[in-house]
Amino acid sequence: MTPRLRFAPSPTGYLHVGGARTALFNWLYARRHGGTFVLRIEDTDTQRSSDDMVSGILDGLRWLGIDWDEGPEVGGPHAPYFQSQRLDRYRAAVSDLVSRGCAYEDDGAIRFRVPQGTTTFHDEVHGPISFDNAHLESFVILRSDGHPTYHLSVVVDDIDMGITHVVRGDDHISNTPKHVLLFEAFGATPPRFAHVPLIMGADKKRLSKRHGATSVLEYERQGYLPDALFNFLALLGWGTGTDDELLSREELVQRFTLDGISGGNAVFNTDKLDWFNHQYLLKLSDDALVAHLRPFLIEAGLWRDAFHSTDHAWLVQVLALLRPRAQRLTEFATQFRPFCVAPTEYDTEGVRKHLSASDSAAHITALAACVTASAWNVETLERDLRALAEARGIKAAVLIHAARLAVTGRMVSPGLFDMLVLIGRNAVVTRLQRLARQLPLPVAPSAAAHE
RNA sequence: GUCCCCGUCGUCCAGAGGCCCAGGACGUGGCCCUUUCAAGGCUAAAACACGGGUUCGAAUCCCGUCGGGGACGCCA
Repeated sequence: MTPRLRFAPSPTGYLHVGGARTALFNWLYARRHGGTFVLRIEDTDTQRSSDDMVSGILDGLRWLGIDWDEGPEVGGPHAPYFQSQRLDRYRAAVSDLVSRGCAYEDDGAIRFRVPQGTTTFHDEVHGPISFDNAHLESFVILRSDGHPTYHLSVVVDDIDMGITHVVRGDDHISNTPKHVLLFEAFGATPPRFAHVPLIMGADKKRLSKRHGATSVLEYERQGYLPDALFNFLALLGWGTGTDDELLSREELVQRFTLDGISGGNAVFNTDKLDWFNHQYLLKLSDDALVAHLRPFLIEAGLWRDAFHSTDHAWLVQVLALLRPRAQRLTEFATQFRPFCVAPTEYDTEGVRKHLSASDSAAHITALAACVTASAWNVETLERDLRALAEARGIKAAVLIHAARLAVTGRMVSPGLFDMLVLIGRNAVVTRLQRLARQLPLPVAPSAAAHE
């Protein structure tokens, strides 16, 4: 029997990293064993569910590269995959239970009759877990408005859809005995359960809307690569048993096992996510990088269609300089700006440090003349600048720092000479001359630094 | 309060009785490189919650304590 797994989000909120990671584990297991991954929308709470949330969840999964074999938009043999469209099925199941005395009416709602005894199930990550049924109240399975509750609908659907493995959050452990009892009441064999630990915020508090439980699509906006987030999430609460960490989807699929899931909660560590992202950024092909970067450059007003044609080679060279110093795509856009446009303002700290000497203007003017005459390549530019510094009796660093400020307006950039070559002689000379004319620049009162 | 789960460096993951005076990664400190910031190289600090057992031997098994998390809805 090939395994069938499902991810069953409720569209009462967006897809955050916790849900995404649960979906990912289900997906990994299904792919590992040639099984089927089902997406089912649990929208029985009509008040709080919304279509926007549904499409947001689908978009989030697609962005992460988690595809589903059955579910919304793709259909499947057990359609519909929205619980709100399966109400008749639940009502029929409930009356079946009532007719057999397994459930009873209570003020218009239907409650399940919990038998005495102990309910035990084997959890793939925790081992055997048992509950005294005395702690399970006769829970409601059909509300007085005719809508099923979660407990009823999950079980009915998991039976109908032939789900063999239920991989879900730890917070469902205490619901599981209720579900096991329902499976038994319906004469069905319960699926295998695997409860995965929850993801916590940096403060070790459970992720909530107020606590970093942002939509995974927000990570896209913040400049993370889907493969990086995927890799990072896969290793949160699960380990391969080896020291390997940078693993492709294929490798992750190949190595995934339920018993590799750890039992304790895991803290979401943004620093490590950034590191993963950096690693994936470095591995990206030039074309893939450009494709990922495009929306960010458009947003920054720096995109040119020529990047696909005449300026492509130039773009690739610039990106090569930026890659090692960017963790996220958003930083690329920021660092990319000086390669396209002249600075409109100069870092005040930088001005104070590198442009406030009485002879700064003279140095810059001399430098402008120097680069105007220099051959336009990294080696010559550096040699000529150093020669100029020596002739003027100053350290090369003085000219280098001043030049960086003049050309980028900032104190931080890629190596000066590599950068100058790509920015181009005309733009460089223009920027140097313009700054020389503006010097001395007003320096903010140093009191500002003490605030 | 009751029930359930969990407890190895700050964080994530290794470790399933001797291979561990505990390994890798992120982060942090130092050094090197250096025109800035990164990247890179080298290096350092950093953990088996505590107390009892079991055993020749325990991070690994058992019990208790403490701590963390979760669930106790006509939410999912």
